Amino acid sequence: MPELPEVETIRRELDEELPGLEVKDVICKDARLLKPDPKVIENAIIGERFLEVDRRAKLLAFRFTNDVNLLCHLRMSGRLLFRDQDDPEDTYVEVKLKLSEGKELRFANARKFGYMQLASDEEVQKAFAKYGPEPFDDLTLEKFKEILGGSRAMIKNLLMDQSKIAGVGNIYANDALFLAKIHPEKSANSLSASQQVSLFEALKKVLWEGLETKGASDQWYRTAHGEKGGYQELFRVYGKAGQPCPRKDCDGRIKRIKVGGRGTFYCPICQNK
DNA sequence: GACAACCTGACC
DNA sequence: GGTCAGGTTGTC
Repeated sequence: MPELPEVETIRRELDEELPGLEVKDVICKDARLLKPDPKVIENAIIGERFLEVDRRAKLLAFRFTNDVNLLCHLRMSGRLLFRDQDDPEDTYVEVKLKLSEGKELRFANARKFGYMQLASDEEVQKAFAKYGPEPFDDLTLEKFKEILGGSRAMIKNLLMDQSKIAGVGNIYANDALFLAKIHPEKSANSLSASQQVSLFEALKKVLWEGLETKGASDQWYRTAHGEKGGYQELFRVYGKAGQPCPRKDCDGRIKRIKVGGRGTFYCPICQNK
């Protein structure tokens, strides 16, 4: 589900709420979501207090004291909900961390692809180090050009390669390529200098809009307070197969193809190879 | 690069 | 019954 704007929205909200709260209990319905296993996690985090919530790419890290951390990846359908213990139950909750002050952190996961994993400080650093530059932090135009120039991969696949650029997923990749008028199957190193600049700006623009609107709630995604984001209202081409190209001066219709096994949407007229 | 796998739900 | 789904990882 969630890409950089969604995960960062959740991180910000949880980082407002969790620090200082203590883990009182761990309730787990499906042991597969807790790695290495629920017992080990219980032993490690019960009695610990949250220090802060970190993020790198789409991976969240809950930091505690004593070299204890909980990595959390939402994958396609994960939700992290900060709730009061008296709030109504949420659907698909597989793991619940009961916290002090009557609070709860609920990990819902319809498809059960997501996970929480115990990690030392060093393991967190290691996990974080696998990722490419963060678009809002250290991804400069110069660096972006270098990444594109060094790869013959199809540009859409490259944008979504977490080891090259952190946090970009299917929605924002599609929309950024549309804004930059670049065909998703064009090989990365064949972009002209001006296309590189357009794509760099388009990528920052869509990710920024995603953040501003607290993410895209196409289906599963909710903020940590259980609310929908707003970026789905701004989708340019994502999910819009058959609809007219949003550019007023273009007669194209949005086409859906598969690129790297993922649904890919583009305008065959204004996005050239 | 293509494809399958992980697992379940939503939609046609 | 079939197809699709915001992601990642491993195999050919």
